[in-house]
Amino acid sequence: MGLDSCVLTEELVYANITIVMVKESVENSRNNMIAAAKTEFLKNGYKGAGLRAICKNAGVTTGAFYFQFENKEKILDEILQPVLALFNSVMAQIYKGEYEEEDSSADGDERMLEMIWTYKTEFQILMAGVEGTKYEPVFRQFQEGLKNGFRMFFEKSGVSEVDPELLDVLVQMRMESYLAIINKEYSLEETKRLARLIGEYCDAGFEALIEKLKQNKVGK
Amino acid sequence: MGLDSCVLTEELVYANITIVMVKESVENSRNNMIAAAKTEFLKNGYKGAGLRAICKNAGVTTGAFYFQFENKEKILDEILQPVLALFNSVMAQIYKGEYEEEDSSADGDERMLEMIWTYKTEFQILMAGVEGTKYEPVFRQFQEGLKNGFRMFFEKSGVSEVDPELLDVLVQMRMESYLAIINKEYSLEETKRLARLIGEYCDAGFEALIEKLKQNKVGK
Amino acid sequence: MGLDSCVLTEELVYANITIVMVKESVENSRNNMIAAAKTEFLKNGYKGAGLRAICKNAGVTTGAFYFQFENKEKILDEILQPVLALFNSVMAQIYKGEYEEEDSSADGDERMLEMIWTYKTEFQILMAGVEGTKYEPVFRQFQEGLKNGFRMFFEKSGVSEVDPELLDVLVQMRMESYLAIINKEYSLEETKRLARLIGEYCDAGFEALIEKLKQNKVGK
Amino acid sequence: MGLDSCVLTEELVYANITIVMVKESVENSRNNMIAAAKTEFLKNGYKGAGLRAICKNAGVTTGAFYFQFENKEKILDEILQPVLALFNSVMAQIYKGEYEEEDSSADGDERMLEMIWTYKTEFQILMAGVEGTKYEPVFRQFQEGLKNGFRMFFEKSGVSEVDPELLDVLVQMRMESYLAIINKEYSLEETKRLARLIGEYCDAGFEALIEKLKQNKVGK
DNA sequence: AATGAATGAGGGTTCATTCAT
DNA sequence: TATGAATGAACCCTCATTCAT
Repeated sequence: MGLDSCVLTEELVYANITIVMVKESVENSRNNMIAAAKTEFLKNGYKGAGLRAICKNAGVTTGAFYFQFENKEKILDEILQPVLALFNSVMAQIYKGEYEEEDSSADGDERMLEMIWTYKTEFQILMAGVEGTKYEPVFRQFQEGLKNGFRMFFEKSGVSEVDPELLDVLVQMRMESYLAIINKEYSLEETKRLARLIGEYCDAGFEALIEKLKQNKVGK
Repeated sequence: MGLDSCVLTEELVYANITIVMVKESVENSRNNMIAAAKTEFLKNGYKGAGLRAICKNAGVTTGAFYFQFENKEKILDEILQPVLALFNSVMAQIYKGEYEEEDSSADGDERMLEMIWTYKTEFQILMAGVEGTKYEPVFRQFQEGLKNGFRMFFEKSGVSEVDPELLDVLVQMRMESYLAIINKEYSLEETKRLARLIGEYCDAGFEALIEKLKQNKVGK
Repeated sequence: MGLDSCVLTEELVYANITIVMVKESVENSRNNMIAAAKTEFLKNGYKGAGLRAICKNAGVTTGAFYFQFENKEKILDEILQPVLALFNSVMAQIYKGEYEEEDSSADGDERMLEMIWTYKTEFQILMAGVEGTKYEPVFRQFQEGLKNGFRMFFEKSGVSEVDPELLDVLVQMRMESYLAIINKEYSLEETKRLARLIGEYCDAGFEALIEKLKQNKVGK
Repeated sequence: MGLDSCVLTEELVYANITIVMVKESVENSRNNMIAAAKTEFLKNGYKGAGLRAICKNAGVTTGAFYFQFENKEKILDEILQPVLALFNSVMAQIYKGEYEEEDSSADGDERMLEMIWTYKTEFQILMAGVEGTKYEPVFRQFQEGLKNGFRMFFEKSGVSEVDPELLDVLVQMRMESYLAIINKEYSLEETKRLARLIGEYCDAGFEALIEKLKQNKVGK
């Protein structure tokens, strides 16, 4: 191990740095595209999004886009699919738990919220920007999941056969609440505080509805 | 007054009939366009709506469209502006009244609902299909109106200085509830029944929040 | 029938002229496109043909193209389909007749040639410019038709079970001969004279082959 | 010559091996590209060929391609030029000989065929895939060569001043026959057998034409 | 009052080619 | 030598809009 090997090592290090830099710059342009795509999808939805706009904001040409992604749909996949599985699993967990345990409602809500907050943009795109794509049914699945959870909650409280149209409205309100909470550029702490208040609002609403619906049945 | 004038009169009558018929057919094609545009805006939003589709469904050519309307935006105007004033005035009325009178909340809600139900399509377009148009701020105005109403309600109940972010979320939930209720293809009666339930839900939520927020203040 | 009706008639005539002129100019631009497309398809084949080039040579914009034709494929249809049926029927006629009657070979050839000469461009496009389109099988059908005719001719002459590979070569030579004859910018008369010579060449060739193939069989 | 030089020698040997291997792998990738290009040019013609497809099938990147070849045209050169001279010389030889010797026609045909069979792909590309390239005139040169040969043959047989248009057609048929024969995936033996049959066909045709053309002259 | 033809910018996408490493 | 990323012009096609009639 003389001087020679030292020099060699340094050279290798230099080369290594270079390689890392190249990789980083490559990753950068790819990430720039993804970031720009997120912004564009958020602003104009999938169909309304323009590839040229995405590329311009990412500082590349359209050719570069098609080197990184097969087509417009694939960059939406790249954005959404990593969180889709997570969303589904969390949702499944929550609404299974909600039925079985007593106090898990708020708990489930909190987990849900943390996830949504972490993947804020993805959630927003999924909720409002995927019309006409294969993700449109995913949106519906979300609704169905929540709806099931709500129905179980009613049944557990002694109200069976709730009007499905009522459930639809409640579900859409709740989803909108998530969206509205997320739209504020809050820290996770602030977000949670806000969500707890909304949770209180909804819980009280549920209880009132349960009371009312029980009476209706008796009255008939 | 000879034979000539008689003939002339008859000709005029004929002409008149023709003119009326022409006017009717004109009104028809114009109305067809508006109807088709409503459907298209509802399905695809303003930006996603295609002029070709509108004209095809109205049974006219694009030339006919541009004779009746200056451009795509103007037919949106024609659809929305007649009800915009109404929406605003009703909203203003409601939330002024709400502050002054005691039991007007349910009352205001009902008036609101009737109006929305009557101008269902217009409301739906306004709520979900005007991204990227000059009506996007109008949507915000609505929110502000409701927000003011909500704030007053809180203040009247002894909670001053409510977190505006909380108000935003509540407002958006409420607007979404209107939209969700309207989306069901219900009769006015059924719509009202559904709205009353949601009203119950929201009222209870409000009361719970008021209670909670009062405590918080005391606690501080 | 006074002067009035006369004037009226003249006005109608003027109007008529105008309408005719408009229609002609419209027909013109449409025909220009078709003519330009023929040239372009001939030069570069269907796949290699550029819509911009076609439009430029037709003196219109791409939008005009898509007003007249649904897409690139449809203008190829417009060019080829009118003669396809004719080609097929003539070919069917020829090769049915060839088998039945004695002296119809030259007769059939002549009819074939007249047709091909009349629809020169279409034939050229069909023979050499439809790779990758739905017309590729048509080309094969042509070959099969000729091949069948040739096989029957051999059989009629006492040579059964001719090597299909030999037939393929003969067929392709004959098709190429048609193409080559057509490529000369000849009058129909000159074309026919040239074709008669080629016919003589081919007939003699056939006879020689028949002789040879008969010997081969005997020899075995 | 001490130990040092020994080591050095060994190092050189190692280095040599490495260099050879590198060269081989280089030759390999280069040859892969050429092979892939042949396939691609054959399937889609020069203009229709995709550089991406060539590189993919050669297992290299586009960068590697442009290190080896200046551009798309140059790899076509690499494929065609080595055989172009051969083609031309053989053709020249044949049709010079044909004029001088008696029985060289079949002989020349056979040499021609062997060459074409050996350089099958190159010939096919040259005949059917070079539209729009600088090789299009080469194709014409071939034709001119054959044409000259044919003219001489006619003259030798006592028919002078043959219609050049007739010659064109005969030439194109003969070239097509070569192409058609080659297209069959035959062994050289089978190929020759097929070619002999076609030769018989053409020879008889020629004789018939000579007879006919002589009469015509007499008739005049 | 309406037609039907045309415009030209922009849509997503592919192409041969370049270039830093 | 070769890679992998990027370029930018051109591809076919759609759009809102215009205009002569």
